[in-house]
Amino acid sequence: MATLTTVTVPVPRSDKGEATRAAIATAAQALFLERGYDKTTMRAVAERAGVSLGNAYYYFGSKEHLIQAFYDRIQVEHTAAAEAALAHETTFAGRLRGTLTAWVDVAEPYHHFAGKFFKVAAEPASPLSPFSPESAPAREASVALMARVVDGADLKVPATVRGELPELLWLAQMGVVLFWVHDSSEGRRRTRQLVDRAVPLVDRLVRLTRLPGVRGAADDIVALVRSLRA
Amino acid sequence: MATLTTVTVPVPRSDKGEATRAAIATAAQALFLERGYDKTTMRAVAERAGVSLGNAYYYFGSKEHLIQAFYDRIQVEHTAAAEAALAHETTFAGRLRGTLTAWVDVAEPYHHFAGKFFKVAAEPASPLSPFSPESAPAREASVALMARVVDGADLKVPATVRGELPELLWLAQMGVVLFWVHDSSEGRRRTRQLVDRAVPLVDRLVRLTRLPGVRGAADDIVALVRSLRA
DNA sequence: CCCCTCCTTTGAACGCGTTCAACTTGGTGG
DNA sequence: CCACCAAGTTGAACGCGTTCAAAGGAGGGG
Repeated sequence: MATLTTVTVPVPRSDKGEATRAAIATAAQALFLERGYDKTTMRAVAERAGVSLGNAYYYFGSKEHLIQAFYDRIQVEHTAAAEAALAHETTFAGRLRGTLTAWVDVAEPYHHFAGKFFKVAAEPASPLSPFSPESAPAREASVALMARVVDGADLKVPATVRGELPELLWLAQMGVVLFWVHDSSEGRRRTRQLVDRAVPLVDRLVRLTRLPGVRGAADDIVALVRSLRA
Repeated sequence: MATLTTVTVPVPRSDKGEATRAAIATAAQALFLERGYDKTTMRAVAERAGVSLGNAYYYFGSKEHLIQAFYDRIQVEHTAAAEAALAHETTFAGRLRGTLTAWVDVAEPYHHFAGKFFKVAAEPASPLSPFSPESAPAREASVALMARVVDGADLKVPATVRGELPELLWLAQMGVVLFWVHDSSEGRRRTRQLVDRAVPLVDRLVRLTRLPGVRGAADDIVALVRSLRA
């Protein structure tokens, strides 16, 4: 259940195992896309992968574990798509907007079962929680991407703020994801609108931190975030 | 599944039905508290309530629906507990802190299965989502509570900001809940710390909106929030 | 060539959420 | 008093996630 012990990772120990594992993951992703999460049964996944039901469980501890692959996949695709935007954007707002929009683009094919995604990810004990140790690699990659957004930009802000900015922007991105999950407009029109409208605002807020009166508050926010990370 | 049609509400149509429904809800809450959500079976709930399995489903569309009762319960208890704090707090910070701390107090007994709560609530299609129409009453009650926090306080801010403040504070409370769900410290020490540290900050930020340079940004935030509500 | 060990694979079996067709009950109009 | 109808109630049956004891291989010592 919700034990705190390290999860037994059913990682393959040989080439043969690796192939089987990959076959199962591939079958799962295909079926999830075709029918959605609920209508995809473990039996169907096993059958398409050409293995027995029990064997699927040898490699993936649960049906939910099959979702992790999407996580990683989106993360990788997002980084690639964002790079394209970052290559020709020099302003902070432009870079942030490009990066967030890239995410919306990349994630679109998965939106129809993103709710299930999210549901699973929301459970604190789940390895799929964005805050979990298991998600650390993907999370750090996302934070690193936000660091690139900041680094290549024309941004003049206090060092304290700048240091925490990537992580704060990642949090903002989680907010966008939250909105996106609930967004049923075609092509995620409303999420794109949110990004378009929120980015200039974030840009403005970040720059405001140079104001004497605001800077103190900003430093407090940074201190608070730091204290929470522990 | 995720239809957009109105959910058939299995509300009791007679006194007899009402009693049965209440018995089931009571049994479920007791069992959830005793054993947690996962280990409580629908069969056990039905048995304790003295009804058949199928009958439980006549009143509650799914096991998850049994959770809604907790939602309402916490909301009611929270309002009562917050009133106590609001009765003798006159500053905005004091009132906000008292209200948020009251929530942490009230919710504590349910923390050990709050993850399941949250998991269910996170799914957009779920009636338990805090953004769903079904949750509107509880949500509105919470926003109203925040309105009371603001109204009784010594707060001088632009009218635009003040108008949206209750809803924004409710959102902030959702943030606290998110943190709380992930908080495994004893007595939710860390969540309390978060409240204690974040409240003065919020207080300060809200008051900053009177600064000429900040006010414009604040108005934009308000406009953004308004545009998203649609 | 055999046996031992460890990884891998199997499918039957289990538990639980959920559905449903049939049955009971209680009240109402004739 | 009866027939009728809707509300309420029942438990068997179904589907699916998950578990597990047992069986297959594959390599390596003896």
